[in-house]
Amino acid sequence: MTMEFEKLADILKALADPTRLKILSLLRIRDCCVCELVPIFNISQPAISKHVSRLKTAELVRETRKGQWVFYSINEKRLEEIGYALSHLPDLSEELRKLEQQGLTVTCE
Amino acid sequence: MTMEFEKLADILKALADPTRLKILSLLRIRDCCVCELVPIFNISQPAISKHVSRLKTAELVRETRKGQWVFYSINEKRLEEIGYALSHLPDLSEELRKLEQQGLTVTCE
DNA sequence: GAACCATATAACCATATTGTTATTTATATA
DNA sequence: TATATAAATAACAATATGGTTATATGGTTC
Repeated sequence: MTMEFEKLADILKALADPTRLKILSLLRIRDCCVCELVPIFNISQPAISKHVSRLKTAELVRETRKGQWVFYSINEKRLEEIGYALSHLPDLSEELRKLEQQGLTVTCE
Repeated sequence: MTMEFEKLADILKALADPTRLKILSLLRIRDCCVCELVPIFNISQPAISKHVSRLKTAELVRETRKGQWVFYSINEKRLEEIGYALSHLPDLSEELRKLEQQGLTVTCE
């Protein structure tokens, strides 16, 4: 199954930040709560909170409340989906065929 | 080999746009020049030019001038690298160990 | 050389992103 | 109930992104 460009771009945007990539790396080792992540980074608690929220919206992580803490876990399946989607982008042969029919293709040599 | 978070994030940012993903899909079928890409999208020639330039900076495409045209081709290797990097993010066990030593880990239940 | 076509760059604008501090909400505990 | 801690949200600022139109650059052809 191919993934729509807009949807794939949205998930890639969620991934495309060094802080969020580092958070995912940490979650790959074990689930963490926000207060554990904060001292690892040089940014504020609300900044971390917004980053994990962004990851959650993209379904790259899941949250579980445990008492006063909210633990985040990685969604490995979602990450695999991205790798798959990148190697199976939608087939646009039709677009190029239309271009040819309109005489807009460039042939040289 | 793992990829630095900043570098990986930069390449993912180059990928994280529906127009650029669609351009990559088209290039997967065959090399295209800018003037072929323009009529496929609803945006101006300079906009397309900037998108391919962004992809080139991230080494996701390569350019070859042929007469007055500049043909762009996909760099499949780079795309494979991204998939690999996502499944082999840097190991941050050390960071979590430091956290433990500082008594900042949260244990509940 | 002049005119033409393809592409890149410049200057600009609207919106998105990523951080901040202050405050609110949720839960645990004295 | 009052207080403390964890996390989320609000309001804001600086910068990045993605588009525009106008112009410059590179190459071809008359």
